[in-house]
Amino acid sequence: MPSASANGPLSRLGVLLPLAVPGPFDYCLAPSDPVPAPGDFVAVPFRGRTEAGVVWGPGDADLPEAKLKPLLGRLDCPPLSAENRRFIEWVAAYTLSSPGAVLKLAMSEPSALAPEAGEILYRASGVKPPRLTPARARVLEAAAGASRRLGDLAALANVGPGVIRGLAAAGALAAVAAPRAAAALPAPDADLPALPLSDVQAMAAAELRRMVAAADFAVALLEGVAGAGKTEVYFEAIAEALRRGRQILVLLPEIALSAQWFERFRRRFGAAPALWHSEVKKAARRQTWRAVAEGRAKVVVGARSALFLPYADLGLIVVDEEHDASYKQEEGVIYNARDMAVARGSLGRFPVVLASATPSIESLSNAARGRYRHLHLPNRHGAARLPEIVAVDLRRDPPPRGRWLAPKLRAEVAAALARREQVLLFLNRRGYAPLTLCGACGHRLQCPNCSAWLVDHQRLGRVQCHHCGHAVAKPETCPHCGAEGRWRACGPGVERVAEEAAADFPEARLAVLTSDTLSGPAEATAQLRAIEAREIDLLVGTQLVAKGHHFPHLTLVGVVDADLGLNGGDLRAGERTLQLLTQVAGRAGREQLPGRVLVQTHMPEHPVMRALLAGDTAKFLEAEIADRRAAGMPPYGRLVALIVSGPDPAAVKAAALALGRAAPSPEGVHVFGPAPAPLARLRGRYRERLLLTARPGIPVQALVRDWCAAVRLPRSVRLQIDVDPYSFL
DNA sequence: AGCACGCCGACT
DNA sequence: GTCGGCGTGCTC
Repeated sequence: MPSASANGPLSRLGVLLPLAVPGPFDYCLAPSDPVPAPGDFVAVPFRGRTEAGVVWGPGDADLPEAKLKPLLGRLDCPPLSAENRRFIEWVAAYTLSSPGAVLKLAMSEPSALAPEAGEILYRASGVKPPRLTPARARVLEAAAGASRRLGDLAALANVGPGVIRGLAAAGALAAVAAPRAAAALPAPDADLPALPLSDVQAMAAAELRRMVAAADFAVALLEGVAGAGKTEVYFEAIAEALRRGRQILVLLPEIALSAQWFERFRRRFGAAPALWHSEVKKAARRQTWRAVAEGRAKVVVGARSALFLPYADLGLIVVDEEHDASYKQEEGVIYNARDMAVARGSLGRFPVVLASATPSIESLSNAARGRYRHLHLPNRHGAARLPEIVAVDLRRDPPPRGRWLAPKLRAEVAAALARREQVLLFLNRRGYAPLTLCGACGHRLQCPNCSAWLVDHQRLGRVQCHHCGHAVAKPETCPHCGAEGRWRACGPGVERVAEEAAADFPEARLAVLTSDTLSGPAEATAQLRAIEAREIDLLVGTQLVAKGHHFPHLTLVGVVDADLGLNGGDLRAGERTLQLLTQVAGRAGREQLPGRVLVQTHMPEHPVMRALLAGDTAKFLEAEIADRRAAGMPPYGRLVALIVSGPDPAAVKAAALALGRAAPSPEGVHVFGPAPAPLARLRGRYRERLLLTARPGIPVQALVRDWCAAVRLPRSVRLQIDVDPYSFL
């Protein structure tokens, strides 16, 4: 064992704190102190307070000894492994953020750093209470044999907590402090019978099992249309990793709404996985964090933040719906969880499975270049066939003024409802109307903090901003001209489409499914159950309904406005619109009945619409890939976006211009901008954007780091760096 | 990231 | 004469 000597290298340690500061801070050790090892969680004094951090390295020898404060001690918590620490360093370097900011993602539940507090157990002491009521007698009987928790005892004796406290105060119950028993986690069983797999599924599953067995880094792109059975295939990879005793992480988008996924998991493995997302409560977070660190939690299912849990022995990551934009974290440390998952697999030498019905161009390109294995499930499993997709040309067959369903769509909805089949009307726009203006003076309801309109949410009786959350009661009178009751709704949202559908089909049982109508996971599950149980005939929803839900009786999907995502200068607008519409179309006809999709569009000749209607995504993607290659856009070039923001527009503009003047210009690198960001004002901050493009192979991180270091920005201005931005311009 | 220090306008 | 605005700098 090394011992700390007064002048030896171990008398000083670098401790990384979960803060956005450049690097670790040094602390000294008293000669008698035990020497913590790298990765140990420790308590240190920092700015007059005690903070938790992680021993990161030997410390910086240049810093004078006199400045160092003594490390307070090791925390009772499994250390952060070298693999996890390397991942944190890697993500920080890649995203151009500080390691401390990334460590903060890993230390997201500070209460987990100490073991759970003990609990009080009660046992009958043998002392007779002064008055023995029937309730007291029941309690004493229940507490005669064993020590029990207050809640358990109360339930067992069918009394309130007061009775037990009273007995304890009277001395009839002895209170004993006991360490809380670690909640036994139900272990998923890899060897329960799996659903029968088709030949194609079985081959793909065998390949994934081989990759897991090889226990080395490899990426598989598992592609298959909605209903082709991707989940069952990657379940076999999970089973293989379980048999080998490794931990498994499954990333899902919209995790709070994935009840059907959990049901399938429980059927296959006989136990629930550990859950990790923003809505998981504190106590469960603490338990899961520790169970993951101790290696007891074998399967973790979570949102992107689950990537930073302190896994003891991670052996497989599955990224389901890998193309999904919600994997992109847009604030703080800006990262794409799918890409970081691949990096995590590379560092940990284990396989990563990317699954999607509509893979991203990046992943397809990696597969085409032989970097990823491409596993294809071409058909729907069982009897289900792919739906027929038909365009409704809104130029020739428009709905009546002020309405949104074209006559043709309305007729088909009526026919499907008459056949007692389920119908989905899809519109990716929340609320009643995206814009509300005064019929007297033309004043538009605008967000005070953002350059965005306030969206009318009639069901909530208020207008709200979808960017900052600002919400106010809808005013009676126009704040500009005082006219009363003259508001005019412009354009449709799901609420407005639902209103029209309710008027057109009064006998249909209608439900609106958006993030606004669902209060939480429990209600989401209930709604999905009601749809499955055919208690709903007509469903109106946003993209929420597109993600992975299986509606067995749904045969007709009407896309109210297919053109919605195609405007704006987004690099991925076409790709993303096609992915979304393909996913929505995939909701139709997943069992015996054939599905049909009507797509309302003003531009049926647009390449995205043609690809969707012909069911030929591949050709569209080939053309898109060729365009990207020609333009040097990702994945044939690198992008880094710089967003300068602050409350004073002049200061922001000046800072952005200063950055623009200092822009690097080596061969193969271009900097565009500054220009006002797509949301020129957000949460009260003005935003300017610069975009760097670089040929592949150019080390953009070093370039951007040097660039930003050369420009001194005033404190009121913030600079965010988005490596591999999703939206362009 | 926080949090204190520090230097210029409206209040008792 | 103070209270407080947020610009600047440091935290081992």
